[in-house]
Amino acid sequence: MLDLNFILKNINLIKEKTEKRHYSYDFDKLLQLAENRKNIIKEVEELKWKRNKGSKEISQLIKTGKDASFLNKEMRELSDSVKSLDITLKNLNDEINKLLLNIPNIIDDTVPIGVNETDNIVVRSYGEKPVFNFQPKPHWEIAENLGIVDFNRASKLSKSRFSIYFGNGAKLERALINFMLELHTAKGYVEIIPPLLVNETTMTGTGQLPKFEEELFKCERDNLYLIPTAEVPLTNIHSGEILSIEKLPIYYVAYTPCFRREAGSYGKDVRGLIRQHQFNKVELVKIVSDESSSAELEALLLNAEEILKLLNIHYRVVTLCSGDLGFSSSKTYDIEVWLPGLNCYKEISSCSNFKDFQARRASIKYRDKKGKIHFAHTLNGSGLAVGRTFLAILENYQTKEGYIRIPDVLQGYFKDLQLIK
RNA sequence: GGAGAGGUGUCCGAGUUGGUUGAAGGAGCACGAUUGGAAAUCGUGUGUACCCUUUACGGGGUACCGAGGGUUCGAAUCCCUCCCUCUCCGCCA
Repeated sequence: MLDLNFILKNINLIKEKTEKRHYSYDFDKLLQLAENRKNIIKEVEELKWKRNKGSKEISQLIKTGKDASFLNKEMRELSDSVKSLDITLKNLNDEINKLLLNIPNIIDDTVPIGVNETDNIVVRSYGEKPVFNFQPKPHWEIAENLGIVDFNRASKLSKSRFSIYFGNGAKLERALINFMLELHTAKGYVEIIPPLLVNETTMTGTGQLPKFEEELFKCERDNLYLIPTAEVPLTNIHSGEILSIEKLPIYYVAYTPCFRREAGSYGKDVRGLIRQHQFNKVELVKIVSDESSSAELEALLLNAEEILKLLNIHYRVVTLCSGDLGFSSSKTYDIEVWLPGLNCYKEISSCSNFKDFQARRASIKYRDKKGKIHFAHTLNGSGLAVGRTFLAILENYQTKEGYIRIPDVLQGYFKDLQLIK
């Protein structure tokens, strides 16, 4: 959410930045409502001032034993108009708030301008595409042949886009989770196990609601939502708080399952593990001071990249262009991993700087050394999507025989096993 | 799920027969005095959001005592709903 007064003062900047996202928005309506709001506030506050003054008068009269009933009629009328204006104001505020919640974040000046993902810019890459002396298979073939992932039985238990991991498949997934958590906690991230079900306020704080309700699994009966990413609970840990500057920067890491309805993506990535309703992810979240977030984003990105470097898998980093940027983000880098079986790059991590956009929604503030209060800046990134890392290993570490070599850095989790057969 | 107690400022803690209470008192913190320095002591200050006003410093106003409604000229104080915490019971991993 952007600040209303900031929007009013910088309306041209906001319009320009929003257009660059190719996001259409009716700012005139907002401006009109904001104007009404100010007028009504002025009016109602003046009436309240009169009412308060009158009440004190009555109080004084009663205390000195005098009759105050001659004021009753006037005061009642005053009070009635305050009440009706208060209702008008509340409705107006609600309406403005709804509009504000649907304005996307301001894109960072360093974000390339473009229309869609084809305009994203590759900033760097690591390693090279591996060369195979056979035709590499897609991960689902390898996995099903080895019996380490079962899609059909999973859809029997739930529905399509779910999976069951078996034996060394389950073990590989767990090894990856541990490997990632150990690396990040060693870098100073505090490990968190958050709730997986959260309420509407929490979902609104990070921007999943109200715009993306369709994407969420909801427990109607209890009015709770399954988290689509650990970003939601982690970022909201300090919602409604004013942190002291000494507490910053805050670094959190959490492994959680993530749940997404994937509405509107029918027919996309239907096979295999790429797009599931439930998947595992290790998520990094930072809460930092407002002048440090740009540098923190670069550091966060490197932390995520390191996992793939250690696994020795080829990837590239792209900067999302203005048209491809997420609603809440000011700047985003995607890490795209190379998948030889599918012969393409696939997003495996998304690292974003939200600046004060989420902090304003969730009211996460900090007090600087002079005692002045600022909104914090929040960032997050996958470190990494575990399911996609799993399938990247399958495709990059497959052998001619259809086996999977276990990466060196994961060897410790498998004792003497070098190959999953 | 049943019975009871409670939710007040950075913290502790008054205030529930409604009336200058943004809110006593204490602690903490900041600044100043005292000191060679420190402790102790004394003095002053110490919330947030929004509106109006001012070039600025500042000044004025409104709201906020878990959240949302209601009663009233007026509510931290009375009534209703919800949320949360604690104790006991039941159930259960």
